[in-house]
Amino acid sequence: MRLSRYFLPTLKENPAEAQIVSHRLMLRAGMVRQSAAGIYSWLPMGYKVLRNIEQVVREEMDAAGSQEVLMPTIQPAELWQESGRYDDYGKEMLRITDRHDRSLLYGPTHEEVVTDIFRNAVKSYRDLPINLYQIHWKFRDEVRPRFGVMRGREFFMKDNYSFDIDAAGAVRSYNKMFVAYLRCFARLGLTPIPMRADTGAIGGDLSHEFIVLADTGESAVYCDKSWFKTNPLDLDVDFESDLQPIVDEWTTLYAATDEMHDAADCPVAADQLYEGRGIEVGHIFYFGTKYSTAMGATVTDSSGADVPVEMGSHGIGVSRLVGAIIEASHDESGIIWPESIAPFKVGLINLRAGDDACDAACDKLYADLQKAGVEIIYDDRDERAGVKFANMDLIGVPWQLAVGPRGLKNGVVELKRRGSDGDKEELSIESAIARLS
RNA sequence: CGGAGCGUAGCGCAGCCUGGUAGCGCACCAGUCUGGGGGACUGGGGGUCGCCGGUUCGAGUCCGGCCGCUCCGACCA
Repeated sequence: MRLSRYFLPTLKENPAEAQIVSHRLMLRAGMVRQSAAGIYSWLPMGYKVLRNIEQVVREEMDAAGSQEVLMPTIQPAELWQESGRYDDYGKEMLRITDRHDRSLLYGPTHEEVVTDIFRNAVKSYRDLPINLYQIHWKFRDEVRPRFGVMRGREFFMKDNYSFDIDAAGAVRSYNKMFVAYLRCFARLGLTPIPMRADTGAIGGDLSHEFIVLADTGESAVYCDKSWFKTNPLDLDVDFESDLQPIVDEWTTLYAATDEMHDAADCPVAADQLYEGRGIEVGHIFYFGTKYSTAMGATVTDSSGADVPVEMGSHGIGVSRLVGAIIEASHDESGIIWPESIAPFKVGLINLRAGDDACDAACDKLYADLQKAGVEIIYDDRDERAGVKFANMDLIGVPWQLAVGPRGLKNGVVELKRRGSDGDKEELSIESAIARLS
């Protein structure tokens, strides 16, 4: 993509409405624009990142054996009346009336819809387990949206729902999600810390929140400092095997959110305890038969008896992750994207657009890297070098490739890793292509 | 939902107290010089001062109401 043709409305100054760094950078880097409180439009580069994150999540869900579906954003009120949540959910649920005066709602979550699908289609324990996921928009009419996309009203979310014949099966499904989440967040360049969560209003037995540490996180968290040395990608995972040992291992180290932490009863020594703030990026939940009982989602078990199905639901805040990743990975100049989700891998900077040698070298680099399948943004604008570097730093492209008359005289271009404190490597055009392909 | 603050050009802000033809910086357009970390000069364009009403000869400025946004608290993926 040529920057001269790319819709990337960057800002030099911080918009007054943005208080935290991820929000400021997302606005300044031209990723999003606010449409109303907590409701955002995603511009080309922001949308690219959102889709890249979505794809990582999708791959990990598929790997864990979940199947992708797409449910409606608008749901009939009747399903929620059946489950009993229509009255319980309160004002956070956006309620709508259609032209026939029927009550609808914009889904804040999808337990009712998926349970309805399940009960109409599945009758036998032999069809279990089933695990369905979707990635799309939800709406919760938060009283106070804030922190940009991290606490929006409309948000993009992966949610999935597991159905099992008994509690043992449900725990197996739960464990699969637990491990898939660890892998997923690690692939996004984050260090996820699963924390035992309060099961709250939904009730239930087993629940973990996946927290990413960040100074601007909205909840206080406490954990063993040894968490910083963990890396889930070192795990060799077979989702068909017994995952309990992995889950046990990853729940041994102490980690607790504010409401679960008791300073007087904390097993970690003071100097080994990290106290900080965190962002919740995922939540897994086993809640048993709450919805299946209320909504009559039963299957016939091997003895011929009809039993309510055991369910769990699990969420990842995909749009929130965009903000969370920026919170975890930026410097004073801008965003530093992990390569796994970067909108572009390479930012090509023509330091003297209009100079024949520079143009020719850039054209070659641009064409060859594109041919090699490398996502590249080429700053071909007639701007000063400083403007281009500042812009490239701001949008966070992992590799900056600078081409100028000075270097070309010696047959070299300069390669810099974003976030590496300005260490530039000089290399020939050919080796640059080889390095980045 | 309680408390507070703010709405003036695309962005950041001044002007309001003390009413009298709407300003600054950045961005944008044209041109000249420049050219390796947000460059300089010259000349331009862009505003129903959030909305409605009131006071006044006259309202961005004073008064009332409404809307929107932000912050703190309570609540949440």
